[in-house]
Amino acid sequence: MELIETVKLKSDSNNMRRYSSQKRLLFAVDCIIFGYDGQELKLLVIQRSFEPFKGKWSLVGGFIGENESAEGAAVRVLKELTGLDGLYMEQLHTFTAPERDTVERTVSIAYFALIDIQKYKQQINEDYHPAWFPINELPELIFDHSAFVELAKEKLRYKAALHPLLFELLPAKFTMPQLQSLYQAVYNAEFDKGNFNRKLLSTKLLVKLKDKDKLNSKKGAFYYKVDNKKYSASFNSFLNFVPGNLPKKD
Amino acid sequence: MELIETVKLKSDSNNMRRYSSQKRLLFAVDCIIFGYDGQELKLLVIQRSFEPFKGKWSLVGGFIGENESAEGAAVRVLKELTGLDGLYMEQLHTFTAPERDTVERTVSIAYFALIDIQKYKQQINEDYHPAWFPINELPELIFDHSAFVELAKEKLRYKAALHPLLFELLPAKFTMPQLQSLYQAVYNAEFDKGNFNRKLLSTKLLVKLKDKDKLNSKKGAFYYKVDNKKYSASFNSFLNFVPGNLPKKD
DNA sequence: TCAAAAGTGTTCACAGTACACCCATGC
DNA sequence: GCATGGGTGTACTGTGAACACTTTTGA
Repeated sequence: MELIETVKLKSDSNNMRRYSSQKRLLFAVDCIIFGYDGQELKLLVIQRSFEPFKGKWSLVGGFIGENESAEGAAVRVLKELTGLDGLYMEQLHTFTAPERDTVERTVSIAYFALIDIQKYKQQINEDYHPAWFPINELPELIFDHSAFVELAKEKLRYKAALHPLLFELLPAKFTMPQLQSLYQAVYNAEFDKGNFNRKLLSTKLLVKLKDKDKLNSKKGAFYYKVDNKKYSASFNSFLNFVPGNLPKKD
Repeated sequence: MELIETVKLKSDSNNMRRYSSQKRLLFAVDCIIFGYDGQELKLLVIQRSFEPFKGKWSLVGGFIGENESAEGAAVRVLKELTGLDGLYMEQLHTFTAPERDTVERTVSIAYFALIDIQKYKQQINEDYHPAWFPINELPELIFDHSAFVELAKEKLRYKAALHPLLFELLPAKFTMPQLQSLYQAVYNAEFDKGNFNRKLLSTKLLVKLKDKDKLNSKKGAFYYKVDNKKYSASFNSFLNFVPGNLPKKD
């Protein structure tokens, strides 16, 4: 509906900057939003209510504004959709293939975000026609968004093996069986409960609370919460070893 | 010297795409190039021969062309500078802060590359006034390029702990002491040679050759090369455990 | 023969794994 | 009291760390 001005990338006289473009170029962010409902790992997508591709599923995205960074735009887009601030979010990858957007050339900076579904449900913006899909039963997405999601899944698994990332998907209080079930959903694998408990508790990152969740079993399972003081300190030395506690030279 | 056209980001009528920008925007790549000379880990930078910031050190970069992806632009820029194709290269991060470039708004997609310095020396393009600096004695770089380098160093250390990345910095034939010295340079740490040898050989990625390097010691050290058949296969299961060899569910 | 660097062997502590067992509770 | 899921104990295995030791060779 709006004008799209012709964009020209800078063309310079010096050697290094001699490449220019006469093509229009759009500059967008897209968010891969993961959530966990206690059973499955899910992805939040929206349904386009306009042409082209009306009715198709898509990641939430938006264009980057004047005086706004990509991070700023991603935070804004997430806030508009979920009503939530301060979500875990990180830049995933920038997609630049000239023909990736079939309508016109668009560069997309992709972010992935982790959400506690409980919190989210209270503030959802229905304007976007959002829906959660189990991560293994995703619908077709527009453009190359499915590739974004695949990369995001990979990165989530990769990082969660080394850093205490998955707590972002859980409520403030959670039980060990819930935590284990989340890890199992993410890695599509089963873990031994004894070993899982010891491994997670050995990080010293969890604080045992006095009350129990009695909904999911007769005996009830103790709630835990994350020790926020230790959270940032141990972010880089969580499970597997990652450089940071190396023997220093000299 | 060339015209810079006003760029307007798309402004749309629908909810998701209502943000627009009236600002000019440039779209560039910058390369963080690491090399190893047998002693130290080094960074390749160029000296600007034109204003603004003439004489200042900078990463090699360039603008992204019409019908060119960012990867394509990065490959092209690397080729122009080093004469080399097929270098190890990966996207690092995209920098988008509105004020990061003090001249005009520029988005930079940063790539990091690994080079065997021997190969490079034969084909260097002196037009750029390139220079290698030891990684711990870097000069001041223009704009936010120093932050790029810091992030790249972090990522190099992170990935090299898990993947067989550092071989890209060595010649095709290398000795275990050389390899160890490289790891020590990257992590600024000292490793026990016995444990180092066993650890690296346990990856089954190295093939022992029949000849020795006699330049660096009286006894001489056997050369090894990378088993290329196994290289790609083991890229994700090199040293530390990274998801991929998990117990499967069902 | 001695120094220097390559390469091997040995011991120990600890982390990961498999699996058996006990516990608390609702029905 | 018994089935169900939470939680603990234990024995075995493999890996990583520390460090002593042997080998080769040039000077």
